[in-house]
Amino acid sequence: MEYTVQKLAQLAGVSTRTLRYYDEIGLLKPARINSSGYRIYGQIEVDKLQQILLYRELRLSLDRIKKIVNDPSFDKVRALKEHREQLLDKRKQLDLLIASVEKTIAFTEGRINMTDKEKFEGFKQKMIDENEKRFGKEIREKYGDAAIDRSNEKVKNMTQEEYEEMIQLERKMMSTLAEAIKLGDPGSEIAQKAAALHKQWLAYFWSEYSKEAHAGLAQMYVDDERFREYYDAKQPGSARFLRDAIHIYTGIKG
Amino acid sequence: MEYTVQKLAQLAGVSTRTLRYYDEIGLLKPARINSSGYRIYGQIEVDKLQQILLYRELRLSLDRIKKIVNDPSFDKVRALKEHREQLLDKRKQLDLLIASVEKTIAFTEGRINMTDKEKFEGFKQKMIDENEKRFGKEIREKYGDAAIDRSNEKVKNMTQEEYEEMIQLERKMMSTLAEAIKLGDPGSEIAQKAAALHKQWLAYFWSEYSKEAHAGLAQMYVDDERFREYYDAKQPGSARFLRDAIHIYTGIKG
DNA sequence: GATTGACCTTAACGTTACGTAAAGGTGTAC
DNA sequence: GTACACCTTTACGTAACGTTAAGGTCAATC
Repeated sequence: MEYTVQKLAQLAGVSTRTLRYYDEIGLLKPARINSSGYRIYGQIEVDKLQQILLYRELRLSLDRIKKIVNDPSFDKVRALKEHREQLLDKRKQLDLLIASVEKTIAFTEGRINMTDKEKFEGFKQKMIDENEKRFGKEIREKYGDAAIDRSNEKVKNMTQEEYEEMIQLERKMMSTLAEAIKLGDPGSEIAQKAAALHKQWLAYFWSEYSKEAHAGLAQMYVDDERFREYYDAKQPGSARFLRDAIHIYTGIKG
Repeated sequence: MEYTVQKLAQLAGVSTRTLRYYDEIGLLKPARINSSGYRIYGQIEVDKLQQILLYRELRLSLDRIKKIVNDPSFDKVRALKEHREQLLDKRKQLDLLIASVEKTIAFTEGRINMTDKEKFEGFKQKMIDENEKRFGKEIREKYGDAAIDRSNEKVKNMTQEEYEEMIQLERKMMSTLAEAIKLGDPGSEIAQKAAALHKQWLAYFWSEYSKEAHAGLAQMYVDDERFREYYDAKQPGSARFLRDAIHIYTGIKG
Protein backbone atom coordinates (compact mmCIF):
# COMPACT_ATOMS: atom_id res chain seq x y z
CA MET A 1 0.00 0.00 0.00
CA GLU A 2 1.36 3.42 -1.00
CA TYR A 3 0.30 6.75 0.36
CA THR A 4 0.62 10.38 -0.65
CA VAL A 5 1.08 12.98 2.09
CA GLN A 6 -2.60 13.58 2.61
CA LYS A 7 -3.48 9.91 2.65
CA LEU A 8 -0.87 9.16 5.24
CA ALA A 9 -1.80 12.25 7.22
CA GLN A 10 -5.42 11.14 7.38
CA LEU A 11 -4.45 7.62 8.29
CA ALA A 12 -2.26 8.77 11.14
CA GLY A 13 -4.28 11.77 12.21
CA VAL A 14 -1.63 14.41 11.68
CA SER A 15 -1.37 17.38 9.31
CA THR A 16 0.38 17.30 5.97
CA ARG A 17 2.60 20.08 7.22
CA THR A 18 3.76 17.80 9.99
CA LEU A 19 4.77 15.14 7.49
CA ARG A 20 6.64 17.65 5.37
CA TYR A 21 8.33 18.96 8.46
CA TYR A 22 9.35 15.45 9.52
CA ASP A 23 10.78 14.97 6.05
CA GLU A 24 12.62 18.27 6.31
CA ILE A 25 14.30 17.43 9.59
CA GLY A 26 15.05 13.88 8.47
CA LEU A 27 12.77 12.24 10.99
CA LEU A 28 10.58 10.49 8.45
CA LYS A 29 11.61 10.47 4.80
CA PRO A 30 9.15 9.20 2.18
CA ALA A 31 9.96 5.85 0.58
CA ARG A 32 10.41 7.61 -2.73
CA ILE A 33 9.62 10.74 -4.71
CA ASN A 34 7.58 10.19 -7.88
CA SER A 35 8.19 11.82 -11.24
CA SER A 36 6.10 14.86 -10.31
CA GLY A 37 7.99 15.43 -7.09
CA TYR A 38 5.23 13.97 -4.88
CA ARG A 39 6.17 12.24 -1.64
CA ILE A 40 5.24 8.56 -1.66
CA TYR A 41 5.16 6.61 1.60
CA GLY A 42 5.08 2.83 2.03
CA GLN A 43 4.19 0.40 4.81
CA ILE A 44 7.56 0.82 6.51
CA GLU A 45 6.96 4.55 6.79
CA VAL A 46 3.48 4.00 8.19
CA ASP A 47 4.86 1.79 10.93
CA LYS A 48 7.65 4.22 11.66
CA LEU A 49 5.23 7.10 11.88
CA GLN A 50 3.12 5.18 14.36
CA GLN A 51 6.21 4.72 16.49
CA ILE A 52 7.08 8.38 16.20
CA LEU A 53 3.60 9.38 17.29
CA LEU A 54 3.76 7.03 20.24
CA TYR A 55 6.88 8.73 21.51
CA ARG A 56 5.54 12.14 20.62
CA GLU A 57 2.59 11.54 22.83
CA LEU A 58 4.99 10.86 25.64
CA ARG A 59 6.28 14.38 24.93
CA LEU A 60 9.77 13.40 23.91
CA SER A 61 11.39 16.00 21.69
CA LEU A 62 11.55 15.19 17.98
CA ASP A 63 15.29 15.21 18.33
CA ARG A 64 15.22 12.38 20.85
CA ILE A 65 12.55 10.54 18.92
CA LYS A 66 14.80 10.70 15.89
CA LYS A 67 17.55 8.93 17.76
CA ILE A 68 15.18 6.32 19.11
CA VAL A 69 13.45 5.34 15.89
CA ASN A 70 16.46 5.66 13.58
CA ASP A 71 18.87 3.68 15.69
CA PRO A 72 17.66 0.18 16.59
CA SER A 73 20.55 -0.27 19.01
CA PHE A 74 19.50 2.82 20.94
CA ASP A 75 18.58 2.07 24.53
CA LYS A 76 14.92 2.93 24.44
CA VAL A 77 14.21 1.96 27.99
CA ARG A 78 16.95 4.17 29.30
CA ALA A 79 15.70 7.07 27.21
CA LEU A 80 12.21 6.54 28.55
CA LYS A 81 13.42 6.30 32.11
CA GLU A 82 15.37 9.51 31.79
CA HIS A 83 12.32 11.09 30.31
CA ARG A 84 10.25 9.86 33.23
CA GLU A 85 12.71 11.45 35.64
CA GLN A 86 12.37 14.72 33.80
CA LEU A 87 8.62 14.52 34.00
CA LEU A 88 8.75 13.79 37.71
CA ASP A 89 11.02 16.77 38.17
CA LYS A 90 8.60 18.86 36.20
CA ARG A 91 5.76 17.77 38.42
CA LYS A 92 7.71 18.75 41.50
CA GLN A 93 8.32 22.19 40.03
CA LEU A 94 4.70 22.45 39.13
CA ASP A 95 3.65 21.65 42.68
CA LEU A 96 5.92 24.35 44.02
CA LEU A 97 4.57 26.75 41.47
CA ILE A 98 0.99 26.01 42.39
CA ALA A 99 1.79 26.58 46.03
CA SER A 100 3.38 29.92 45.15
CA VAL A 101 0.40 30.98 43.12
CA GLU A 102 -1.90 30.07 45.94
CA LYS A 103 0.15 32.09 48.41
CA THR A 104 0.11 35.02 46.05
CA ILE A 105 -3.63 34.73 45.70
CA ALA A 106 -4.00 34.69 49.44
CA PHE A 107 -1.73 37.65 49.78
CA THR A 108 -3.30 39.68 47.01
CA GLU A 109 -6.78 38.95 48.24
CA GLY A 110 -5.82 39.91 51.76
CA ARG A 111 -4.37 43.09 50.40
CA ILE A 112 -7.37 44.15 48.40
CA ASN A 113 -9.86 43.76 51.19
CA MET A 114 -7.56 45.10 53.86
CA THR A 115 -9.80 47.54 55.58
CA ASP A 116 -7.87 46.94 58.74
CA LYS A 117 -4.74 45.00 59.35
CA GLU A 118 -6.47 41.87 60.44
CA LYS A 119 -6.14 39.84 57.32
CA PHE A 120 -2.52 40.54 56.82
CA GLU A 121 -1.85 39.67 60.41
CA GLY A 122 -3.66 36.41 59.86
CA PHE A 123 -1.55 35.76 56.86
CA LYS A 124 1.68 36.29 58.73
CA GLN A 125 0.41 34.08 61.53
CA LYS A 126 -0.36 31.39 59.00
CA MET A 127 3.15 31.62 57.66
CA ILE A 128 4.58 31.25 61.14
CA ASP A 129 2.33 28.29 61.84
CA GLU A 130 3.33 26.62 58.62
CA ASN A 131 6.96 27.06 59.42
CA GLU A 132 6.50 25.71 62.90
CA LYS A 133 4.68 22.71 61.61
CA ARG A 134 7.28 21.95 59.00
CA PHE A 135 10.55 22.72 60.67
CA GLY A 136 9.58 23.79 64.16
CA LYS A 137 10.87 20.99 66.32
CA GLU A 138 14.28 20.67 64.73
CA ILE A 139 14.83 24.40 64.55
CA ARG A 140 13.78 24.90 68.12
CA GLU A 141 16.19 22.19 69.16
CA LYS A 142 19.04 23.72 67.19
CA TYR A 143 18.49 27.37 67.96
CA GLY A 144 16.58 27.36 71.19
CA ASP A 145 13.04 28.44 71.92
CA ALA A 146 13.95 32.02 72.69
CA ALA A 147 15.56 32.63 69.30
CA ILE A 148 12.61 31.15 67.43
CA ASP A 149 10.11 33.14 69.46
CA ARG A 150 12.04 36.30 68.69
CA SER A 151 12.05 35.41 65.00
CA ASN A 152 8.31 34.80 65.00
CA GLU A 153 7.82 38.07 66.81
CA LYS A 154 9.76 39.83 64.10
CA VAL A 155 7.54 38.34 61.42
CA LYS A 156 4.46 39.45 63.30
CA ASN A 157 5.75 42.99 63.33
CA MET A 158 6.49 43.05 59.62
CA THR A 159 4.61 45.55 57.53
CA GLN A 160 3.24 44.61 54.17
CA GLU A 161 6.02 46.47 52.45
CA GLU A 162 8.64 44.66 54.46
CA TYR A 163 6.95 41.40 53.70
CA GLU A 164 7.05 42.10 49.99
CA GLU A 165 10.69 43.14 50.20
CA MET A 166 11.49 39.95 52.02
CA ILE A 167 9.80 37.80 49.38
CA GLN A 168 11.59 39.63 46.61
CA LEU A 169 14.91 39.43 48.36
CA GLU A 170 14.58 35.70 48.59
CA ARG A 171 13.71 35.54 44.91
CA LYS A 172 16.75 37.60 44.08
CA MET A 173 18.95 35.42 46.22
CA MET A 174 17.59 32.34 44.49
CA SER A 175 18.24 33.65 41.00
CA THR A 176 21.72 34.83 41.96
CA LEU A 177 22.36 31.40 43.40
CA ALA A 178 21.15 29.75 40.22
CA GLU A 179 23.56 31.85 38.16
CA ALA A 180 26.40 31.11 40.52
CA ILE A 181 25.77 27.39 40.24
CA LYS A 182 26.27 27.61 36.50
CA LEU A 183 29.82 28.80 37.11
CA GLY A 184 30.30 26.07 39.66
CA ASP A 185 32.56 27.86 42.11
CA PRO A 186 31.12 28.69 45.58
CA GLY A 187 33.97 31.14 46.06
CA SER A 188 33.14 33.11 42.92
CA GLU A 189 32.02 36.69 43.22
CA ILE A 190 28.47 35.91 42.25
CA ALA A 191 28.21 33.02 44.69
CA GLN A 192 29.43 35.31 47.44
CA LYS A 193 26.82 37.82 46.38
CA ALA A 194 24.20 35.12 46.84
CA ALA A 195 25.55 34.44 50.32
CA ALA A 196 25.41 38.16 51.11
CA LEU A 197 21.82 38.33 49.89
CA HIS A 198 21.01 35.35 52.07
CA LYS A 199 22.40 37.20 55.07
CA GLN A 200 20.35 40.24 54.15
CA TRP A 201 17.28 38.05 53.91
CA LEU A 202 17.96 36.58 57.33
CA ALA A 203 17.71 40.07 58.79
CA TYR A 204 13.95 39.78 58.34
CA PHE A 205 13.94 36.93 60.85
CA TRP A 206 16.93 37.34 63.08
CA SER A 207 17.36 40.24 65.43
CA GLU A 208 21.07 39.62 65.84
CA TYR A 209 23.39 38.10 63.27
CA SER A 210 26.35 35.86 63.92
CA LYS A 211 28.58 34.16 61.41
CA GLU A 212 28.38 30.97 63.40
CA ALA A 213 24.59 30.84 63.29
CA HIS A 214 24.60 31.66 59.60
CA ALA A 215 27.09 28.89 58.85
CA GLY A 216 25.12 26.50 61.03
CA LEU A 217 21.89 27.26 59.24
CA ALA A 218 23.63 26.67 55.93
CA GLN A 219 24.75 23.27 57.13
CA MET A 220 21.20 22.48 58.16
CA TYR A 221 20.02 23.25 54.65
CA VAL A 222 22.04 20.25 53.58
CA ASP A 223 21.37 17.97 56.54
CA ASP A 224 17.63 18.46 56.81
CA GLU A 225 15.74 16.79 54.03
CA ARG A 226 12.89 19.30 53.99
CA PHE A 227 15.20 22.28 53.70
CA ARG A 228 17.27 20.48 51.12
CA GLU A 229 14.23 19.66 49.06
CA TYR A 230 13.12 23.28 49.19
CA TYR A 231 16.39 24.54 47.78
CA ASP A 232 17.12 21.65 45.47
CA ALA A 233 13.68 21.78 43.87
CA LYS A 234 14.69 24.49 41.42
CA GLN A 235 18.10 23.00 40.79
CA PRO A 236 19.60 19.84 42.28
CA GLY A 237 22.65 20.57 44.40
CA SER A 238 21.53 24.06 45.33
CA ALA A 239 21.45 23.43 49.07
CA ARG A 240 24.96 22.07 49.08
CA PHE A 241 26.26 24.89 46.88
CA LEU A 242 24.61 27.52 49.04
CA ARG A 243 26.11 25.98 52.14
CA ASP A 244 29.59 26.01 50.62
CA ALA A 245 29.18 29.63 49.52
CA ILE A 246 28.00 30.68 52.97
CA HIS A 247 30.81 28.80 54.65
CA ILE A 248 33.31 30.69 52.53
CA TYR A 249 31.40 33.92 53.11
CA THR A 250 31.42 33.53 56.87
CA GLY A 251 34.86 31.94 56.96
CA ILE A 252 33.40 29.20 59.12
CA LYS A 253 33.02 25.56 58.34
CA GLY A 254 30.00 24.02 59.97
CA MET B 1 17.81 57.01 42.24
CA GLU B 2 18.25 56.54 38.48
CA TYR B 3 19.46 53.48 36.70
CA THR B 4 20.85 52.60 33.30
CA VAL B 5 19.94 49.25 31.76
CA GLN B 6 22.81 47.39 33.24
CA LYS B 7 22.38 48.87 36.68
CA LEU B 8 18.74 47.95 36.77
CA ALA B 9 19.47 44.54 35.31
CA GLN B 10 21.95 43.81 38.06
CA LEU B 11 19.63 45.10 40.71
CA ALA B 12 16.81 42.90 39.55
CA GLY B 13 18.83 39.91 38.44
CA VAL B 14 17.77 39.88 34.81
CA SER B 15 19.68 40.44 31.56
CA THR B 16 19.89 43.75 29.76
CA ARG B 17 18.35 42.01 26.78
CA THR B 18 15.32 41.27 28.89
CA LEU B 19 14.92 44.94 29.79
CA ARG B 20 15.26 46.02 26.18
CA TYR B 21 12.75 43.38 25.20
CA TYR B 22 10.30 44.55 27.85
CA ASP B 23 10.72 48.06 26.47
CA GLU B 24 10.14 46.79 22.95
CA ILE B 25 6.88 45.05 23.79
CA GLY B 26 5.74 47.94 25.94
CA LEU B 27 5.80 45.99 29.18
CA LEU B 28 8.28 48.25 30.93
CA LYS B 29 9.27 51.56 29.35
CA PRO B 30 12.16 53.55 30.82
CA ALA B 31 11.26 56.75 32.66
CA ARG B 32 13.10 58.73 30.00
CA ILE B 33 15.74 58.56 27.29
CA ASN B 34 18.77 60.76 27.80
CA SER B 35 20.46 62.87 25.15
CA SER B 36 22.66 59.97 24.04
CA GLY B 37 19.72 57.66 23.60
CA TYR B 38 20.39 55.73 26.83
CA ARG B 39 17.45 54.23 28.71
CA ILE B 40 17.07 55.76 32.16
CA TYR B 41 14.88 54.03 34.77
CA GLY B 42 13.57 55.50 38.00
CA GLN B 43 12.10 54.18 41.24
CA ILE B 44 8.69 53.62 39.74
CA GLU B 45 10.20 51.39 37.08
CA VAL B 46 12.14 49.43 39.68
CA ASP B 47 8.95 48.69 41.58
CA LYS B 48 7.10 47.78 38.44
CA LEU B 49 9.86 45.44 37.38
CA GLN B 50 9.73 43.70 40.72
CA GLN B 51 6.04 43.14 40.20
CA ILE B 52 6.62 41.86 36.71
CA LEU B 53 9.20 39.40 37.95
CA LEU B 54 6.85 38.20 40.65
CA TYR B 55 4.24 37.28 38.09
CA ARG B 56 6.85 35.92 35.73
CA GLU B 57 7.92 33.48 38.37
CA LEU B 58 4.37 32.30 38.56
CA ARG B 59 4.76 31.51 34.85
CA LEU B 60 2.16 33.92 33.59
CA SER B 61 2.81 34.95 29.99
CA LEU B 62 4.25 38.42 29.47
CA ASP B 63 1.06 39.29 27.70
CA ARG B 64 -1.02 38.60 30.79
CA ILE B 65 1.52 40.26 33.02
CA LYS B 66 1.25 43.35 30.87
CA LYS B 67 -2.45 43.54 31.48
CA ILE B 68 -2.02 43.03 35.19
CA VAL B 69 0.67 45.60 35.85
CA ASN B 70 -0.48 48.24 33.40
CA ASP B 71 -4.12 48.24 34.41
CA PRO B 72 -4.69 48.92 38.11
CA SER B 73 -8.34 48.05 37.76
CA PHE B 74 -7.48 44.62 36.37
CA ASP B 75 -8.77 41.79 38.53
CA LYS B 76 -5.48 40.30 39.64
CA VAL B 77 -7.00 37.70 41.89
CA ARG B 78 -9.20 36.38 39.14
CA ALA B 79 -6.26 36.22 36.76
CA LEU B 80 -4.27 34.34 39.35
CA LYS B 81 -7.10 31.97 40.05
CA GLU B 82 -7.53 31.21 36.37
CA HIS B 83 -3.83 30.68 36.14
CA ARG B 84 -4.01 28.30 39.07
CA GLU B 85 -6.72 26.31 37.33
CA GLN B 86 -4.53 26.04 34.29
CA LEU B 87 -1.66 24.82 36.38
CA LEU B 88 -3.85 22.24 38.07
CA ASP B 89 -5.02 21.06 34.68
CA LYS B 90 -1.45 20.86 33.56
CA ARG B 91 -0.58 18.74 36.55
CA LYS B 92 -3.41 16.35 35.77
CA GLN B 93 -2.12 15.98 32.24
CA LEU B 94 1.35 15.47 33.55
CA ASP B 95 0.20 12.71 35.85
CA LEU B 96 -1.49 10.94 32.96
CA LEU B 97 1.62 11.37 30.90
CA ILE B 98 3.84 9.91 33.57
CA ALA B 99 1.54 6.91 33.85
CA SER B 100 1.74 6.44 30.09
CA VAL B 101 5.50 6.65 30.08
CA GLU B 102 5.65 4.09 32.85
CA LYS B 103 3.41 1.75 30.96
CA THR B 104 5.53 2.16 27.88
CA ILE B 105 8.63 1.44 29.89
CA ALA B 106 7.05 -1.68 31.30
CA PHE B 107 5.98 -2.78 27.87
CA THR B 108 9.28 -2.00 26.17
CA GLU B 109 11.25 -3.67 28.90
CA GLY B 110 9.07 -6.71 28.75
CA ARG B 111 9.62 -6.85 25.06
CA ILE B 112 13.38 -6.63 25.13
CA ASN B 113 13.89 -9.34 27.69
CA MET B 114 11.19 -11.57 26.35
CA THR B 115 12.99 -14.87 26.21
CA ASP B 116 9.66 -16.58 26.67
CA LYS B 117 6.19 -15.20 26.81
CA GLU B 118 5.97 -15.00 30.55
CA LYS B 119 6.53 -11.32 31.01
CA PHE B 120 4.09 -10.29 28.39
CA GLU B 121 1.52 -12.57 29.87
CA GLY B 122 2.18 -10.98 33.22
CA PHE B 123 1.72 -7.62 31.66
CA LYS B 124 -1.61 -8.51 30.17
CA GLN B 125 -2.69 -10.00 33.46
CA LYS B 126 -1.72 -6.79 35.20
CA MET B 127 -3.82 -4.85 32.76
CA ILE B 128 -6.80 -7.06 33.42
CA ASP B 129 -6.31 -6.79 37.15
CA GLU B 130 -6.08 -3.03 36.96
CA ASN B 131 -9.24 -2.85 34.96
CA GLU B 132 -11.04 -5.12 37.37
CA LYS B 133 -9.92 -3.04 40.31
CA ARG B 134 -10.96 0.20 38.72
CA PHE B 135 -14.18 -0.59 36.95
CA GLY B 136 -14.76 -4.25 37.68
CA LYS B 137 -17.79 -4.24 39.91
CA GLU B 138 -19.87 -1.80 37.92
CA ILE B 139 -18.98 -3.36 34.61
CA ARG B 140 -19.73 -6.82 35.86
CA GLU B 141 -23.11 -5.60 37.08
CA LYS B 142 -23.90 -3.93 33.79
CA TYR B 143 -22.62 -6.57 31.41
CA GLY B 144 -22.69 -9.72 33.43
CA ASP B 145 -19.85 -11.89 34.62
CA ALA B 146 -19.79 -14.07 31.54
CA ALA B 147 -19.21 -11.16 29.17
CA ILE B 148 -16.39 -9.76 31.28
CA ASP B 149 -14.76 -13.15 31.62
CA ARG B 150 -14.89 -13.54 27.86
CA SER B 151 -13.35 -10.11 27.42
CA ASN B 152 -10.54 -10.90 29.83
CA GLU B 153 -9.98 -14.17 28.05
CA LYS B 154 -9.60 -12.30 24.80
CA VAL B 155 -6.98 -10.01 26.31
CA LYS B 156 -5.08 -13.02 27.62
CA ASN B 157 -4.97 -14.45 24.12
CA MET B 158 -3.73 -11.28 22.53
CA THR B 159 -0.36 -11.39 20.85
CA GLN B 160 2.09 -8.57 21.24
CA GLU B 161 1.30 -7.34 17.78
CA GLU B 162 -2.39 -7.28 18.50
CA TYR B 163 -1.72 -5.49 21.73
CA GLU B 164 0.26 -2.82 19.94
CA GLU B 165 -2.42 -2.47 17.31
CA MET B 166 -5.02 -2.07 20.01
CA ILE B 167 -3.04 0.65 21.76
CA GLN B 168 -2.52 2.50 18.53
CA LEU B 169 -6.09 2.15 17.53
CA GLU B 170 -7.17 3.75 20.76
CA ARG B 171 -4.70 6.55 20.19
CA LYS B 172 -6.04 7.07 16.72
CA MET B 173 -9.60 7.09 17.98
CA MET B 174 -8.66 9.64 20.61
CA SER B 175 -7.04 12.00 18.15
CA THR B 176 -9.90 11.66 15.70
CA LEU B 177 -12.26 12.40 18.56
CA ALA B 178 -10.25 15.46 19.51
CA GLU B 179 -10.48 16.79 15.98
CA ALA B 180 -14.16 16.08 15.81
CA ILE B 181 -14.74 18.00 19.01
CA LYS B 182 -13.20 21.06 17.44
CA LEU B 183 -15.96 21.03 14.84
CA GLY B 184 -18.50 20.46 17.56
CA ASP B 185 -20.94 18.24 15.70
CA PRO B 186 -21.23 14.61 16.86
CA GLY B 187 -22.96 13.81 13.58
CA SER B 188 -20.08 15.11 11.46
CA GLU B 189 -18.17 12.73 9.26
CA ILE B 190 -15.08 12.86 11.42
CA ALA B 191 -17.05 12.27 14.62
CA GLN B 192 -18.65 9.25 13.01
CA LYS B 193 -15.21 8.05 12.04
CA ALA B 194 -14.21 8.27 15.69
CA ALA B 195 -17.24 6.20 16.62
CA ALA B 196 -16.30 3.65 13.96
CA LEU B 197 -12.78 3.48 15.32
CA HIS B 198 -14.18 2.98 18.76
CA LYS B 199 -16.19 0.03 17.51
CA GLN B 200 -13.09 -1.37 15.86
CA TRP B 201 -11.21 -0.96 19.11
CA LEU B 202 -13.92 -2.78 21.01
CA ALA B 203 -13.33 -5.83 18.82
CA TYR B 204 -10.18 -6.42 20.86
CA PHE B 205 -12.33 -7.00 23.92
CA TRP B 206 -15.72 -8.14 22.76
CA SER B 207 -16.27 -11.36 20.95
CA GLU B 208 -19.61 -10.30 19.65
CA TYR B 209 -20.74 -6.79 18.83
CA SER B 210 -24.17 -5.30 19.27
CA LYS B 211 -25.27 -1.76 18.68
CA GLU B 212 -27.16 -1.80 21.95
CA ALA B 213 -24.12 -2.77 23.98
CA HIS B 214 -22.02 -0.20 22.18
CA ALA B 215 -24.55 2.56 22.87
CA GLY B 216 -24.84 1.41 26.47
CA LEU B 217 -21.10 1.51 26.99
CA ALA B 218 -21.03 5.02 25.54
CA GLN B 219 -23.64 6.10 28.04
CA MET B 220 -21.59 4.63 30.83
CA TYR B 221 -18.63 6.72 29.73
CA VAL B 222 -20.70 9.70 30.77
CA ASP B 223 -22.38 8.26 33.84
CA ASP B 224 -19.37 6.69 35.49
CA GLU B 225 -17.01 9.22 36.93
CA ARG B 226 -13.87 7.17 36.39
CA PHE B 227 -14.61 6.56 32.74
CA ARG B 228 -15.58 10.17 32.29
CA GLU B 229 -12.35 11.34 33.88
CA TYR B 230 -10.37 9.07 31.62
CA TYR B 231 -11.87 10.53 28.49
CA ASP B 232 -12.24 14.09 29.69
CA ALA B 233 -8.65 14.28 30.89
CA LYS B 234 -7.35 15.18 27.43
CA GLN B 235 -10.26 17.46 26.67
CA PRO B 236 -13.24 18.29 28.86
CA GLY B 237 -16.50 17.13 27.37
CA SER B 238 -14.92 14.28 25.43
CA ALA B 239 -16.93 11.56 27.14
CA ARG B 240 -20.21 13.28 26.40
CA PHE B 241 -19.25 14.02 22.81
CA LEU B 242 -18.11 10.45 22.22
CA ARG B 243 -21.37 9.17 23.65
CA ASP B 244 -23.38 11.42 21.34
CA ALA B 245 -21.33 10.36 18.34
CA ILE B 246 -21.74 6.68 19.17
CA HIS B 247 -25.46 7.11 19.73
CA ILE B 248 -25.79 8.60 16.28
CA TYR B 249 -23.49 5.93 14.86
CA THR B 250 -25.50 3.09 16.32
CA GLY B 251 -28.79 4.83 15.83
CA ILE B 252 -29.64 4.05 19.43
CA LYS B 253 -30.16 6.40 22.30
CA GLY B 254 -28.95 5.02 25.61
C1' DG C 1 -8.63 20.41 -25.97
C1' DA C 2 -9.77 23.46 -22.32
C1' DT C 3 -11.35 24.18 -17.84
C1' DT C 4 -12.35 22.96 -13.09
C1' DG C 5 -11.14 21.37 -8.63
C1' DA C 6 -8.60 18.52 -5.71
C1' DC C 7 -4.26 17.46 -4.97
C1' DC C 8 0.86 18.33 -4.80
C1' DT C 9 5.26 21.33 -4.39
C1' DT C 10 8.60 24.97 -2.14
C1' DA C 11 9.23 29.31 0.25
C1' DA C 12 8.60 32.10 3.94
C1' DC C 13 6.54 34.44 7.85
C1' DG C 14 4.46 33.93 12.71
C1' DT C 15 4.40 31.89 17.26
C1' DT C 16 7.39 32.88 22.96
C1' DA C 17 10.85 35.12 25.52
C1' DC C 18 14.60 36.10 25.15
C1' DG C 19 20.39 34.59 23.96
C1' DT C 20 23.84 35.91 21.18
C1' DA C 21 26.53 38.25 17.96
C1' DA C 22 27.58 42.30 14.95
C1' DA C 23 28.43 47.06 13.98
C1' DG C 24 28.82 51.25 15.76
C1' DG C 25 28.24 55.51 19.13
C1' DT C 26 29.36 57.47 24.21
C1' DG C 27 31.80 58.50 28.58
C1' DT C 28 35.70 58.67 31.27
C1' DA C 29 40.14 57.49 33.11
C1' DC C 30 44.87 57.48 32.02
C1' DG D 1 44.79 60.19 22.20
C1' DT D 2 43.39 55.93 23.23
C1' DA D 3 41.79 52.09 25.84
C1' DC D 4 37.84 50.22 27.90
C1' DA D 5 33.44 49.82 29.70
C1' DC D 6 29.20 51.10 28.66
C1' DC D 7 25.31 52.18 25.53
C1' DT D 8 22.49 51.73 21.01
C1' DT D 9 19.82 49.16 17.04
C1' DT D 10 19.46 45.23 13.95
C1' DA D 11 18.78 40.68 13.23
C1' DC D 12 19.30 35.68 13.37
C1' DG D 13 18.31 31.38 16.23
C1' DT D 14 15.42 28.62 19.30
C1' DA D 15 10.69 24.01 18.76
C1' DA D 16 7.30 22.25 16.21
C1' DC D 17 4.67 23.18 13.43
C1' DG D 18 0.14 26.63 11.43
C1' DT D 19 -0.77 29.41 7.87
C1' DT D 20 -0.77 31.83 3.64
C1' DA D 21 1.11 32.48 -1.07
C1' DA D 22 2.43 31.27 -5.64
C1' DG D 23 2.57 27.86 -8.65
C1' DG D 24 2.79 22.77 -10.84
C1' DT D 25 -0.08 17.94 -11.53
C1' DC D 26 -3.89 14.88 -12.27
C1' DA D 27 -8.40 13.18 -13.31
C1' DA D 28 -12.85 14.27 -14.61
C1' DT D 29 -16.01 16.99 -17.08
C1' DC D 30 -17.53 20.20 -20.80
